[in-house]
Amino acid sequence: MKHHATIKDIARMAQVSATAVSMALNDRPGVSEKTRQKILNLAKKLDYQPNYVAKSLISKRSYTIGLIVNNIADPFSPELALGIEKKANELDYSMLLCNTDGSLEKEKKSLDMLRAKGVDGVILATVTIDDPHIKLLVEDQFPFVLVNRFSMDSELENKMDYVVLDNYACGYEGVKHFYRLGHDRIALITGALNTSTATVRTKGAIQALKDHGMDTDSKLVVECGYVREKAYKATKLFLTIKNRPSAFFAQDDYMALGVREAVLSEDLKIPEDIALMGVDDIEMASLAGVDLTTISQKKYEMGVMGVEILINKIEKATPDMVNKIVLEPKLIIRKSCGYHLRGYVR
Amino acid sequence: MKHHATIKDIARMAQVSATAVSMALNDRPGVSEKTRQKILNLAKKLDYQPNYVAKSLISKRSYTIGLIVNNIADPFSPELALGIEKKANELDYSMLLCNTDGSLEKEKKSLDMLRAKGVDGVILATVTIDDPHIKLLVEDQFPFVLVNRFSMDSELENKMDYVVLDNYACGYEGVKHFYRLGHDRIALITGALNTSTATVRTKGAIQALKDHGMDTDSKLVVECGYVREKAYKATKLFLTIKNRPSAFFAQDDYMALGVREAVLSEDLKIPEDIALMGVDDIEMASLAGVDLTTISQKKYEMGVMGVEILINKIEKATPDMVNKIVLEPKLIIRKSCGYHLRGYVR
DNA sequence: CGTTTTTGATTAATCTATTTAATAATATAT
DNA sequence: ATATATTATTAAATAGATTAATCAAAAACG
Repeated sequence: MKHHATIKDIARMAQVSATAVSMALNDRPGVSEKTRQKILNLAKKLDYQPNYVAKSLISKRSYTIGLIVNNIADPFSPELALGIEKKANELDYSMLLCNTDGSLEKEKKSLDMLRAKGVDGVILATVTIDDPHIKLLVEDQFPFVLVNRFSMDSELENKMDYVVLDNYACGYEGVKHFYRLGHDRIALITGALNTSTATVRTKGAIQALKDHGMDTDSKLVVECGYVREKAYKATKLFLTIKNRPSAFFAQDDYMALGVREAVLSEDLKIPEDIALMGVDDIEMASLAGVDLTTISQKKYEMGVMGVEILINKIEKATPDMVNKIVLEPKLIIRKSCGYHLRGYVR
Repeated sequence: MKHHATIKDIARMAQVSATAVSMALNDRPGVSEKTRQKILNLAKKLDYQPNYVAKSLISKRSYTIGLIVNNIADPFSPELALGIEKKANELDYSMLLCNTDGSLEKEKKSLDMLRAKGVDGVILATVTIDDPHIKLLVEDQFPFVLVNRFSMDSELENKMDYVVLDNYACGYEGVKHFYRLGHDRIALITGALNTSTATVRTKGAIQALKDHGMDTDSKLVVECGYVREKAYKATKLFLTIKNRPSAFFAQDDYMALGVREAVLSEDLKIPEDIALMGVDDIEMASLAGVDLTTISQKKYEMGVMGVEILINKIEKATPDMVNKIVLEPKLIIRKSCGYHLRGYVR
């Protein structure tokens, strides 16, 4: 492989020292205009590209951040990653991507690798409520930002930065929508309860059930771990019980699609027979024929904000300041809950 | 930020030279068992992590590759990126991700940045038929692999490695499927004709039209640049002409969804009134109610193979050998072409 | 026992770029 | 003209690791 010219090459050709070249290229004083021009011209002619590796070694800055997601091919991560990469790029950073498959061990390996490779900070979209790795990052004062999920370790409460959806409101408003449409028995298809998203959404949903005097039968709550197939199976079961729920509130659209599939497979109609709501507003939700009512998350913006906070932490080095951004959920009413048929009845 | 222990820290504590530490940690001869153990224990105690930046500087290897895609949030890239990241990770590499938004300028900037940051090679999923940057990579003998698309610059014919779908067969077989279902007028909704995928798919499709004595009216071919909205508009237009096509062959599923939307908006039924086929087999295609017949691409595998070729090039350093992998397309018959209604009629 | 070989460990050089301190060369002031 | 200040330039140290060259001590050999 052909290598690019180094500072030494230029120095030799310009008959000056490497120091002079470095100073000229970095627009610093201490070089005469004449030699500066000579150096700049040579640099251009040789298409000189500074070696970031060497730069990083000295400055301890790589202008690279890490992003850790469960799976870049899930319906949530791509948009998040896009927001992150674009904003990072705008701020002259690049992004290393790691998939963990939800494995804590891989999360650790990714973190170690990213730090060994000298990233300036990481964005984590994978943390569980009792994630043991956050503490290590805090202890080392390594810059990080959590997105989508946060740690529920109370010890870390004021030591982590994050950007998340207002999941409590999300759960609450979802149930309320069903309530106003006249439903009383709502099945809650929850995500993995070791995540803050599912935990908080469930809390909000149950509070809404209570506040509106609805059925809080714990048999109506099933953890499906954000797995579509589990939601499918759980729904199949639900549909066989005698006093079956009339509405399903899935904590992500993916599980909602599993519910949908199960409902359709029983020759039931959405929303006529079963009302269905998801969370996320993934692209499939808006597809004609699916028309899933859902609670939208600004995934792209979440990424953008995460990067802004992270890079601010890196560059301003204010480890004391903690940023917590909670984004408002937005109910996207389509057809799967039947609002277009009867409107609100109470 | 707290910094990790360096080789020097260990050397000082173990009262040996840095060289001894380096050799012990790298399992190389020249250190007595006693000192080796002393060093290894200290390394473990201090949670020593080798500094990859320093390693890269000397070895000129970063164990990092770059992936350049148009948009990580499009329906194609996530699975590709997943395959790449996972395989790379398995081979102890990590992946820097860049989005170009289809801009040639951003492609150049990404390439420059990646090389300045010392990646060992790049995978490009963005090249156009006359992409000017491939030539530069070839000249510099910088390791790269193209996936999905290749350059059609004949000068580079035998100088680039790639993994692509057999797009000719894809176009050909798609048309043939329509033919056997009895269609004679097929609208071709093509992707961006500055890409090899669209160019070759169109060639294959037109050849199939000729071979089966079907209508090759050039008015039936519309470039929609892989843009859903364009496919929507083109379809709207098609549906107004007197002798309208009975089948639409969109060169990706995304455009097929645009076609679908347009067809449904005219109160026409798929497949009863209009037959529809896409390419890619994205997740939405399999959704109940969509049931899009499509030609599948193994996106994940494409990524895996791309990485294998790339890393082989990097590590074996055989710039003379060129790998070209052409994957077989696979027709996924669902309901949107009506096969389930009448089967093949010829 | 003296010489050669092997082993274990160290010093020095290297990778590329930056930074500090030292030196050389001017220019200005007295 | 001498002293001082200013500017230009470079040598050396540094970042964290690897590799080559070197050296001393121990082991092996005739």
